[in-house]
Amino acid sequence: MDPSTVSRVLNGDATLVVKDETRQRILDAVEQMQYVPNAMARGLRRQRSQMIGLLVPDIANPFFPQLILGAERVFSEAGFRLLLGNTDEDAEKERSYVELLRSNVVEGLMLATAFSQDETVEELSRLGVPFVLVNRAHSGTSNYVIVNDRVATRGAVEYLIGLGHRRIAHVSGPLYTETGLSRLRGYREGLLSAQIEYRDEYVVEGDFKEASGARAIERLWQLPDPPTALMAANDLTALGALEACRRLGVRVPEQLSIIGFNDVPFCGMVTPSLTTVRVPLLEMGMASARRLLDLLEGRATPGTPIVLDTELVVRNSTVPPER
Amino acid sequence: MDPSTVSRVLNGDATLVVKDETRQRILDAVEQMQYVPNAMARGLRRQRSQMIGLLVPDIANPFFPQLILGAERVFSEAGFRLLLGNTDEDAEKERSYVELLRSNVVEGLMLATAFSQDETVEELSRLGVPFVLVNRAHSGTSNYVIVNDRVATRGAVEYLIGLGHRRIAHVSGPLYTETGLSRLRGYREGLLSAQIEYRDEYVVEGDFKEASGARAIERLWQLPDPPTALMAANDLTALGALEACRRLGVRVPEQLSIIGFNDVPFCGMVTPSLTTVRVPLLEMGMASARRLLDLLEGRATPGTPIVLDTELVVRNSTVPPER
DNA sequence: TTGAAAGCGTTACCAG
DNA sequence: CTGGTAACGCTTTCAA
Repeated sequence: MDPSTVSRVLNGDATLVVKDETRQRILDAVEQMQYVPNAMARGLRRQRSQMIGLLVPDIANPFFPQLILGAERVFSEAGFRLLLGNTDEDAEKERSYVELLRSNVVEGLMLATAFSQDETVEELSRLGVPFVLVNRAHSGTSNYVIVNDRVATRGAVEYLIGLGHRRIAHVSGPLYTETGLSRLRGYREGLLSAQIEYRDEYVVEGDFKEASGARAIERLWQLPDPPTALMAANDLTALGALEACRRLGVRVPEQLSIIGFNDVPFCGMVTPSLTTVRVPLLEMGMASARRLLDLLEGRATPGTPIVLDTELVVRNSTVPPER
Repeated sequence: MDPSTVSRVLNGDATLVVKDETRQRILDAVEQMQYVPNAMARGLRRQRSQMIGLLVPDIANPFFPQLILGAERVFSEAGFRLLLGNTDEDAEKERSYVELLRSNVVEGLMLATAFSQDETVEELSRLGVPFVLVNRAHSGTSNYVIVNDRVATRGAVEYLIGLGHRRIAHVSGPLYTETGLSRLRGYREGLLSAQIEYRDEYVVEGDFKEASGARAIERLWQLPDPPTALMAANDLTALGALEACRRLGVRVPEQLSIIGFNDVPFCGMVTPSLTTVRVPLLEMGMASARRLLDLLEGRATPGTPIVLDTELVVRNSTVPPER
């Protein structure tokens, strides 16, 4: 009944070198006194915390819950706990969460913060610690999970063109993010593929938030020849645009077709329901978690980023142009 | 430069008994070698993990992100980290998260799981550990944060009556939850206050999910004299009802007024936008977190539950009955 | 004002 | 097969 023996029993030592009777006696005692090992002591000894940190810029953004759900599922399956950090896109908070890694609170980090400084990524790389980027490409690592934003956006724009649209506008994401840039590129490629001239005044830089969609509509609708379709950088932006249209009396989709990106849960619920590019959020969370686990367990990884497939979900916000 | 001295400096020992020069020397060294204390060792020594666990049944449910946001805000402010657990309403998972407390991974638990077994609450009480219930009353503790479901529901029903409705139906929550029961009581009280007879066939037991709203509509619309208004137990249920109405060709609000509960983010975005009872989700998360911190820090608590105010948000899903 | 030493609760190694 | 013991990295008490 020495502590070391108890430890052996409780950890199901691979080389089952414990006599059955002793084992049973210990198990009984454990049961009887409701003994649960102290995780900090165990962690200290083993140098493992069995926790991973997941950083998101804003949990309330409908993009993230699904992602978190997927990650949690994979991690809890693997015996890891999830420490959730909301960074509010604040560099300071982000730093404080990176400290978690240095202080051994977590064994790895999952960053779903598109706005986070390159600095953070570089520090993580320098430290040589396990981390994975979600929905964000970065040249400093191959551990990220994304969709092909460029191709998906291009496909969506081509769909609009197929409907007969020629005057297609774009509210972009922030152009200092890979995601924002890639989607802008896809938009341009889409136009190009149909020999449609790129017009500067049809592109409004946004920030993935609702307000920027509204702002874009206000701007675009003052143009002498406003667009007949809008490719938004994401659903939130598309939603903001939709609301602005309602406010300004612009009929959607008759006067303006709108496409979003991500297919967050509300897309099917607004009126008109939103045509959008579906991003497999749950899968993205799971794939990221798996990659991180591979890193953690020292398993060989493909050494290449994971690129998930998207799908254009056609709903009611897109129709052929009126004229 | 003994570890103990370093510890003193780093912990800003209240009785600042460290010579300035030594302090500076240590600070410099810490800076230079990027030293970060090991949290598990510290935790083991101090018997504190500075972490709290937050259990939710389903992060993807729009009710929770705001709640989590509020909690995270308060906790991180107080130097606590948030461990997030998704229980999937699975008793087994719930148990496993309770173990976190026994193994000293977390210092306290915040339970936002309406479906969780009483058993869990009782065990927690028995263990005498700090925990708080969110959006759920329980006789075994005074540490919970709720809204007055009964009164709020009653108010919403009275609003419908004020519009002229007499045939008012209710899709309830699960009747084995306090929340579900209280709202049903509120519904009955509302009818009573206007001398409207309670009709069994107007009440459909649901489970707070979309499908139960749809089921209710299907059932109610077969009645010889269908209701002119529906008080749903929550927004998700109301949404399910709304969709079923669309499917069955029931015009909302003309033929059927609908009221939800919670005011989750999508309420203003559906068509027609949903009249609902606003629950201050962010505040609920923050209040729960604060109460848990009080418990943790051994501060005196009021010893009474916290009841937050609701507000009826009138939108476009409610109008006077057609006839 | 600082150093030395004990101990937090485990696990892992070495004896027996 | 099992018991003793050291060590994980820190904080805290006691002594100097």
